[in-house]
Parts: sequence; structure tokens; C-alpha cells
Amino acid sequence: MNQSITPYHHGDLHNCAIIAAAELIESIGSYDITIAQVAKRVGVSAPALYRHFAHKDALLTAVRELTHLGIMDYITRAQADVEQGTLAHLDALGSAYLRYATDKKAFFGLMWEDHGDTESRRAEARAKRTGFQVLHEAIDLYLKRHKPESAGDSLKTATLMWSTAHGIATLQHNRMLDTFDEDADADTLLRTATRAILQAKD
Amino acid sequence: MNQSITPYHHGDLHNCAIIAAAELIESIGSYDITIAQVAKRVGVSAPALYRHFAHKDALLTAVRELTHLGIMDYITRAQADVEQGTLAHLDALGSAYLRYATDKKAFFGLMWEDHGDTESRRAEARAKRTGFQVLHEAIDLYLKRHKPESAGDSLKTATLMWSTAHGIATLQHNRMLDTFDEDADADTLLRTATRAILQAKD
DNA sequence: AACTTAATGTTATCACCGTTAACATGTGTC
DNA sequence: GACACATGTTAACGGTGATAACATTAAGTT
Repeated sequence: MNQSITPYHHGDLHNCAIIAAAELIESIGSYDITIAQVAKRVGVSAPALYRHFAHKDALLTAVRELTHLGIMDYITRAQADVEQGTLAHLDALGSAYLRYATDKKAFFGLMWEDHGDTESRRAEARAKRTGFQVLHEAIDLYLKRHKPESAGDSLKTATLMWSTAHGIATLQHNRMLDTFDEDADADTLLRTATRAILQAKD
Repeated sequence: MNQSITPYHHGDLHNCAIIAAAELIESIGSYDITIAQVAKRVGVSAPALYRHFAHKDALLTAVRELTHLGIMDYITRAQADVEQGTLAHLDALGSAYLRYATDKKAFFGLMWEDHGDTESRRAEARAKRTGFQVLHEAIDLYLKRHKPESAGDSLKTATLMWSTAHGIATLQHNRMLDTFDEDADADTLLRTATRAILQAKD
């Protein structure tokens, strides 16, 4: 009696490790975590994780997938309350992006972190592209409705708007926005940019 | 005779270490370097560097200062061939920023990297702000000449343009621009954005 | 039910990292 | 020349990602 309560085999170490890593990252507000920390949190020895992940970055890559799901959740939810193809729709998308960047600071940083694993880059690129396509379709719809003569530029317009949103988000993430203009507000900036980009070439 | 060619005291280890670190970063194309690597390159033991830098991040911060000088050099040089306060001036500034991001990939990454040293953040913020002010003045001049009614918005306009340039630069840095639009060209995108932002509210 | 095999844990260990301590060697000053 | 101080050295520590060798459990075959 009084034997080990937890069995030798964990059961679902793979997924639990990913979740534990994500929780850890969120709780300390930084993606600078340790294999040992994750292992301890799951209640397992550190090398055990190497049965499920080739190296630390593979684990972080798995967490990155979660972050993509997370931001897609933000985006999807933002679309729910809004009529498709309207300016409000575009504002909602941008606002969701900015909100994710501030709400989930560590995750946002992790998403765009440089890492070497070339194999996982493709999967990530695909995930980011699907997020991008939501924006692209919204812009395409908007242009066809309100500026049919510019509808052919929807891809370039979407790329530009994503770039702008990303720039504002990362500058805010690095606490640089208010260094430049202490009254700067990310949402207002993005709304201004959105209108400028859409109005261009009139 | 045949004594040690290098004296016991290095003479200017502080600056040499910074330069060595910078060279190392540039040569391997990543700011993920090691104190030992830097020490070896200077021909000194690793702990010797701790006489000149409190911790590794202090050394990296010193390199960051160099990167700020470097990008200011790009910007200053870009201004030389161009008439102040023109659209060409603004294009040149943006182009210089993008060029630095691609030419000095590792340095650009280092510049905006998250790091904990709160003390050095202020100095960096100041350096970034002076870079920003060049853009701000150029935009202010442009607006006063070509759109005097919007001259009051020059700060917000500059913040927006920097954000856009930064977004394009970082997306390109993460090889994401052509993931979205394989024909995307950073310079063209930024020029489009510049014109859109300046034309707005007409 | 027993044996085999593969999956998945364990502990021991490695090389390397940032960093500190204790000691050595120069340099400048009176 | 003696002393203080700056600046270098080697030795060592705790922590990191990762591997090796071994232990345990689960699953499949007969």
C-alpha cells in the first residue's frame, strides 16, 4: 500500500507537456522557459520529454501552434458581431490582432520569434497564411463593394494592412509606441492607417 | 626572448570586446553568441570580460548602441542625395530603414530584441527616438510645404509611417512577406503606404 | 498465461553556458 | 621601491539542453 499514486506511464505526456509549457509561458510572461520546468510541472523527469519532442524548439513550436489557434480564436470571435465586408469588419480584425498582442504578450512574442527549425517553418507559415487570408477576403469583399475599380489590388492591400497592423503591434509590444508619441494609441493609429490605405488612389 | 607577443594587459578590452561581438554577430548572422566566443576572438579569457561588462546583456546592449549608429549612418547617407522635405526624402528614409533590415539582418534583429536590462532601455529608447525624430522632421517639413492644413498631425503621421515601415521590415525579416504575396516587394509596399498616409484626409 | 517487443519512463552523465571566487600580474603614484 | 588599484588568470559552481544506459509498463502473438 501507499504506492505511487501516479503511474509510471503518464498517458498523454505529449499534449500535457505542450499545455504545461504554454501555461508556464503565460504565467511568467516570457517564452524563456526550461525543459526542466515543464517536466516538473507535468510531474515527470526532464529527459522524458525527449521521447516526445526532438529538441526544445520542437516543444516551443508545438506551443506556437496553440498561439496560432489562439489568435484565430480572437479573430473569429471579432468577426461574429460584425457585418462582413464593411469597414467595421476590417476594424474588428485589426483590433483583434492588437488585442491579442497585448493580452497574450508572451505568446505574441513567441509567434514571431526567430528559430532555426526549418521543418516547422512551413507549418507555421501555413498557419499564418490562413490568418492572413481572413483579412484578405474581408478586404476583397470590401473593395468589391465600395471600390470595385481597386478590387484587383486586394492582395497588395491586405499585405500592406497586415504589415501596418504588425508594425503597430510589435512597436507596442516593445513599448516603443509611447516613446515616440506619448499619446499614441495603437487602435486609433491602426484605424487611421486602415482608412488611409483604403482611400488611396481615389 | 620569444616572450608573449600580447601583453598581459590588453589595453582596450572594453571596446575591442564590443567590436568583436559585433563582428561575430555579423559573421554568423545571429546575435546568439557566447561570452567565450567573444573572449576567444579577442584573445582573452572569458571572465576577463566581466571586468568590463556586468553581464552578457550589458555587452549585447553595447553592440545595440553600434547598431543604432549603423542605422543612423544609413539614414544620414540616404538624406545626403535628396532635397529635404520632399516625397523623395521620405522615400529615401524608408528605403534606408528597409535596406538596413535586410543588409544587417542580425543587427536589426538584435535592435528590437526583448531584453530585461531596464537600465539600458532608457538609453536605447533615446537612441531610437533620435532616429524617429529625423523622420518626424522630414514629415513635418513635407506637410508644412504640401499640406499645411495637416501639419499639426505630423507626430501622429510620423508614428504611423514608422510603424508601417517597421511592420514591413520585420515581416520581411521573418520571411513572411512573400508567404502572403509571393510578388511582394518591401520597397514598393512602403512607397504605396507612404503615399496613402500622406494623401489621407484630403 | 507467458513470452516478445516496442513505447515510454528513470537516473547518470556530458559539454557548454553565464557567472563568481581566489589568485596573479601588471600600471600609476607617493 | 612600496603600495593601491585595475585588469588579467585559472578553478569552480549551478543550471542548461541533450544523450546513453537502464527500468518499467502496455500491447500483441501464440
